[in-house]
Amino acid sequence: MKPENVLYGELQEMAEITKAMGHPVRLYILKKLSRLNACCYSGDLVEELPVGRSTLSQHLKELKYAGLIQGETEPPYIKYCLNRENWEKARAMFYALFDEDRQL
Amino acid sequence: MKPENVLYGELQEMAEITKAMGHPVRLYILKKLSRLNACCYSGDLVEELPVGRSTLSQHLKELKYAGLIQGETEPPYIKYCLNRENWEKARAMFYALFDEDRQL
DNA sequence: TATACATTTCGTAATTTCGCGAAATATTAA
DNA sequence: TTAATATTTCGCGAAATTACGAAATGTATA
Repeated sequence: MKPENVLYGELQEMAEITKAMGHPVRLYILKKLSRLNACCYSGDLVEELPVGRSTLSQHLKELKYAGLIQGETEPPYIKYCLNRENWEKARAMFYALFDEDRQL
Repeated sequence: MKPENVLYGELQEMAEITKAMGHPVRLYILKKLSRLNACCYSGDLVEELPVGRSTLSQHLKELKYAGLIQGETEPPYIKYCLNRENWEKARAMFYALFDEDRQL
């Protein structure tokens, strides 16, 4: 594989997901949502975390963009849950990385 | 726990590690080094990756700073390997996150 | 000692991230 | 329709990230 192409594909995809996870606020949200059948509302989070509403909204947006969570309208709230399908994909990528030394 | 303190401790630590992993070049390096007994030299990497020497050096520095790799002088080279102890710690953190929904 | 080689540090520029408050949007209730 | 509530988007500044080439560092060899 030529050097120019080494960083595309799965590696690029994993980097985007990892980057989206690389902030304490976003990890907090993911940790909370990863519990079985968990979900949350922006309003809950803003009371648990030391950030303003607009900042929190940005973090949620990033997690959504990375495909790790999804929001479902439940007026007057928006209910956030994990995107389980992508979460499993992410899990598989991390497991593969961390188990690299066991795949011989 | 007060909102101000929620993001400290383990969450903060995991965010730093995750951030260090969130770049395709650094993931490439980690993936390579995570194979059993693997190690590499900056010179090898610079030929496999589409980045300059100084850029690569910065990425190695970040991985070192995050504790994920370590460099050992082996003149005239520097041999890089995983820091296995911290790598296991990182593995444990990711496994805990991804298995949150199975810990009931 | 002088030279060669591998790697890092420095200085710089372009871009992205992070956080905030104000304003906008969307939906329900009066 | 108007007011109230939940959330997002906008606009901004400060700080961090990414990348590069040039210069510096450190070590072995001639």
